[in-house]
Amino acid sequence: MPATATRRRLVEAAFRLFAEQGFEQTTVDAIAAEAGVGRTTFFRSFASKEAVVFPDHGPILAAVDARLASASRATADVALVEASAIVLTTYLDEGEVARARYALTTTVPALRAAEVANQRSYQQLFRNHLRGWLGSGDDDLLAELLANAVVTAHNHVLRRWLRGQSEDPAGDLAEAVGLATRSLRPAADTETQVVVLRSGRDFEELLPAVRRLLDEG
Amino acid sequence: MPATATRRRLVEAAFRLFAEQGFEQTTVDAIAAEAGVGRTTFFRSFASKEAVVFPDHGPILAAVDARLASASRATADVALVEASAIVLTTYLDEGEVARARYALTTTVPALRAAEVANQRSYQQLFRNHLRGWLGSGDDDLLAELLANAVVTAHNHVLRRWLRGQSEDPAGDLAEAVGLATRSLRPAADTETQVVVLRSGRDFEELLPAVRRLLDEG
DNA sequence: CCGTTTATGGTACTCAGTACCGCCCGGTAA
DNA sequence: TTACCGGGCGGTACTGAGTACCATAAACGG
Repeated sequence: MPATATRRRLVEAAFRLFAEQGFEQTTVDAIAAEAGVGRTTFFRSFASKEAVVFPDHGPILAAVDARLASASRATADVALVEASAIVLTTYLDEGEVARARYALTTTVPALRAAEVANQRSYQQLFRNHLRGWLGSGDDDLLAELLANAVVTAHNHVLRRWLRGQSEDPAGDLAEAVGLATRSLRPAADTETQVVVLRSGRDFEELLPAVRRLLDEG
Repeated sequence: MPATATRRRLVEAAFRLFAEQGFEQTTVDAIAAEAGVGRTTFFRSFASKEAVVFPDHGPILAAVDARLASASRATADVALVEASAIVLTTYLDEGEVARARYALTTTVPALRAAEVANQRSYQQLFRNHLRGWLGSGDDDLLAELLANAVVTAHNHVLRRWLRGQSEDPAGDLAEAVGLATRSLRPAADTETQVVVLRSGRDFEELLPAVRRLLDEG
């Protein structure tokens, strides 16, 4: 069930009525009437009253899945950023609709629950691909942590933009995802990564310890 | 509304009927009748049909909150492990009831949604306390990431135990929470931390780059 | 032109959740 | 003992989401 004309009219009617009267005060009958269709048609297009608030969830999920599927372990870092950027830019393009949705999800408990369920499907998507990239070793806790971190970072940036606290959402996303995954991500065998942490000691003082640790690795 | 006798009987009746007929097939009327009370009394004890599956959510949440409130920045690490251990041991003590709940939440979508909503309340609890410990600096992304990581680690260990794949859940929890938070946790200013990542190059070859990065820091 | 999908609207039903009311029962004061 | 009162409980009635089913009409292929 792609974006047919009926679907679009139902979404517009729903957002209009939700803005006027609130979510709970608006019945499905009223939405269908506003869109000029029958109540049955509404439930043919949307599985629930909550689903009409997230009409593009399926397509976006598929796009993210496709982006992640086209990556390999070597290109995983970029894939994580770009896949989450797909979601972010979709919201950015929506503009006021995204802000209206934010107002609803922060107000109506049922919609907050639905949003969390949606985020869960993203998290599972990332986790599944990460499992493949990480070789599905003895433990998949790392994949779960990374997937969760990416989704959390994305949501954080998105919320900041929705509140008007971000001028460069795309840049913030790359930075946030990097922060979220940098420390958890194991370095590829052939690559070289240098992690710099602030230290109160002199570099020379640390050298023996660093050398010893690297030798053990 | 603490754990009155009526509440306990409702919970037992509900789990009995859910096991026999499934969640959707069991009406609230049937649960109330099985417990020997009226339908009204059920909704006086539980806000929804789903809530009866998580009867101890409120008390556990309060216990976790109390444990986190008794900690400071210096004792944050232990507090994170012990607070999540409160939740874990509660499930461990439940035994078969916890496994029955797991069977339900993995099967019934509505219950999965309710469980996710519960986990969200834990995550918010951890996040709020972490914000205080981290000094609520310029950005609270770190608190969110850490809170999410702790909850994810806990859920991972709990699920492994529920599936019978863990002999030492408490030990696994400490390890998992440590892994989840170690890399994200910022080093205190006066401390020195050395992060070792595998590298295909010789140490001597890396020295100039390391020195340059440290100087910049 | 006809048979067959396909989308739609309407009707009827189940059930969760809410509001309200009347009842009973234990405690308290006169 | 009687009168009063407050809290817990059961029953009734209602709204509204979601499902099942059926009839119809338009589109479509032969």
